[in-house]
Amino acid sequence: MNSTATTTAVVPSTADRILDAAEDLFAEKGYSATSLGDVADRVGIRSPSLYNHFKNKEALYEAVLERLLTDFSAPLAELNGGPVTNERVFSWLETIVRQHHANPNLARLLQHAALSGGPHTNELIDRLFRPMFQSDARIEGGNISLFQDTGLQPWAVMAFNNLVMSYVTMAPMYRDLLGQDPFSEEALENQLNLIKMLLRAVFDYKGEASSAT
Amino acid sequence: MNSTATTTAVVPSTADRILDAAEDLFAEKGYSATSLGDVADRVGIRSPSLYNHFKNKEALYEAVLERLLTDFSAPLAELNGGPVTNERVFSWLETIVRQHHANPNLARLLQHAALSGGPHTNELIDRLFRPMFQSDARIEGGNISLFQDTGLQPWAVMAFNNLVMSYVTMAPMYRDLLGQDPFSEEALENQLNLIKMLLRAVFDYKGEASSAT
DNA sequence: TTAAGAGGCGCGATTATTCACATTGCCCCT
DNA sequence: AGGGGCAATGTGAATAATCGCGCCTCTTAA
Repeated sequence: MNSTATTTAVVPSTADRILDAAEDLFAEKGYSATSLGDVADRVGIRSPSLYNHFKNKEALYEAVLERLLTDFSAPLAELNGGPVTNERVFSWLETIVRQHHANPNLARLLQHAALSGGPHTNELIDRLFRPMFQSDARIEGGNISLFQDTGLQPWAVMAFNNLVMSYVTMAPMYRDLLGQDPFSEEALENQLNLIKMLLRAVFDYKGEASSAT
Repeated sequence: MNSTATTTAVVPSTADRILDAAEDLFAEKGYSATSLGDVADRVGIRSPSLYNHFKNKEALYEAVLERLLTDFSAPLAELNGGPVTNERVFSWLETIVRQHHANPNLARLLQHAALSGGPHTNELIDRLFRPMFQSDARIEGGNISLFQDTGLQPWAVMAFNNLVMSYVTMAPMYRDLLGQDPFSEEALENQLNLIKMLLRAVFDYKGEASSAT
């Protein structure tokens, strides 16, 4: 995915290796609990050398965010526009699941930001979620009878999104609880099936929409 | 909830006030990003005074966890045992939602633990989740046709649990995105309705269980 | 030769933790 | 009643570790 432009090489530049290490550490421990010493250790250099590539800790964090956001925005952008059919919702969800499965770090970073605030949290919200709730990109079509008249559509959208993200942020617990690597191919298929079944149940639901306290 | 045993008093002991402050801070920032100075400031004492009540930072964290776990275990324990009916699953979910709504700190603490590890994570898993998957307390009855033969039941249980917890851990984002206090009474009813609808859709689903890639 | 990049050194701030000390309220002995 | 002792609980000062960060030097490759 990230490669420098040298003739044949796929050897990543030092800046990219710093970004990789910082991304993992920020995602795991959060912004303030991550020390530049940790980052430098993982890259194999001393921490002052980091300043040859990034102005300071916050700039490094910004660069990590920027790379993640652009990586994640691209595949979703091409799903926007056009009519919102059930199939589009399915493929939108599948894309999101596969993206977070391929790189769990954005979900983790976002979870840290939601819990602790930290710098640039608002930007994260704006670029990841705000588009979901704007006119030409609403996912909730007019055909989900279950949530038709309840005012719950946006909450339902966030719920499905959370389903995907919490799978990633809770992955270590799944590993222990269910005795399976949550990032294996098999587990990915499991999660896809589960979410599609839930979505199908929502789409196909024909019952009433009240009672049962 | 926590009161000292003096005749009329409800004035909390210093230890309890330390626990309250530490719970909030650990839940917000995580274990390592929380400084004892922060805790002491919030209580209104100096940080060395904390050592009169708790052996060290980790013991304070343990005490916070212990209080949260006992508070949360009680209402759920009485739901265990007996046949697993649909209604029991509904009331189990409602109990969990209301508990996390009343005190969001356990969910936040758990999320930090899942992301960063930290001390006592395994104990958290064992006491909160392991009971869900043991013989006499399985929530997944024999009557959920949607997940009958897919081996997805435990994943589905965790998914619903995540739905509840991620609502709490993502609350700040909800506030910004949907322009509503996620912990208001109205929002609580919203979330209860949403989750019950999803659960009803799962219970009532009669369609096939494959296709639609 | 030159400039980018890595390392050594160190400053100032923050952290968890310890310690010596002051203050308070309570029990017991006279 | 009075006072000595004592445990509980607060404080400021001190310590060792760690952190972000700037400065300056040395290496290396074009």
